[in-house]
Amino acid sequence: MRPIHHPNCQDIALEGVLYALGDPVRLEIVQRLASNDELSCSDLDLGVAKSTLSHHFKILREAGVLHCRKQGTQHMNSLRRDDLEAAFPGLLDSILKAARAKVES
Amino acid sequence: MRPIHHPNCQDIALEGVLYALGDPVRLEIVQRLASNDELSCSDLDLGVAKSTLSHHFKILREAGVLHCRKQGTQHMNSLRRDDLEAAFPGLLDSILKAARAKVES
DNA sequence: TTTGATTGTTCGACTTTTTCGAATAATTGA
DNA sequence: TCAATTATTCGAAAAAGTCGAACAATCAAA
Repeated sequence: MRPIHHPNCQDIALEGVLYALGDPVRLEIVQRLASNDELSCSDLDLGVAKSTLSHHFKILREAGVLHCRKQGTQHMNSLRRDDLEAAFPGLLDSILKAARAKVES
Repeated sequence: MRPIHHPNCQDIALEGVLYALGDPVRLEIVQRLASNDELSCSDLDLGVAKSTLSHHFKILREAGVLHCRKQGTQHMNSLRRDDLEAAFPGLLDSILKAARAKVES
């Protein structure tokens, strides 16, 4: 079992974050995490294979968007709100706000 | 010669915008347009083939990020600041701010 | 402790997207 | 009309994404 890699705060790259969020499945994951402190892969049914979902979580994790913590057989994921806010003030909020606005319209 | 397609304001999708900006070449284009009212493809030397650059401009255009206007043999591109602001208030600013912050660090 | 159930990751094949150089098209000026 | 400039389109090669099957890790019950 290898340790899960997370980039340091100062290694979070804007391009990586935007790339990670520029996918409908990953954007949906982030939106759900915005209103749920922690979620495991199995909490989500987004219409993709579980291997694909695993891949999406990896992209988000390596971009620095979310943190993953093992708990038993589950992997609990949470948004790295504070780290993202420190790296790019206001960015996550404006994206989440935009995502919410889109749903309401 | 076919007309250049631009999405309407209300058809600008968040996913499309984030996808468009989640590429280093395209993010660089947007950053340069942020400080130059108009740029043609030939104004940029980003280390990619011109056919690739053309492709990147198409992605940005179809996402609603920029507007393209033909002037002679040139295609003048500009940021759709107002339309983006109307669709997703604060989003572009926070991204441009984040991009600037990254350069300064 | 062994077995089975649960949760995710890894692997290999297939599909889609991206990139490039060459060819083509559109426009201007000589 | 011809040549120069600018950008798009096309076809092939490379890269990335997706899927199902196999594998690994953990826990709980027998």
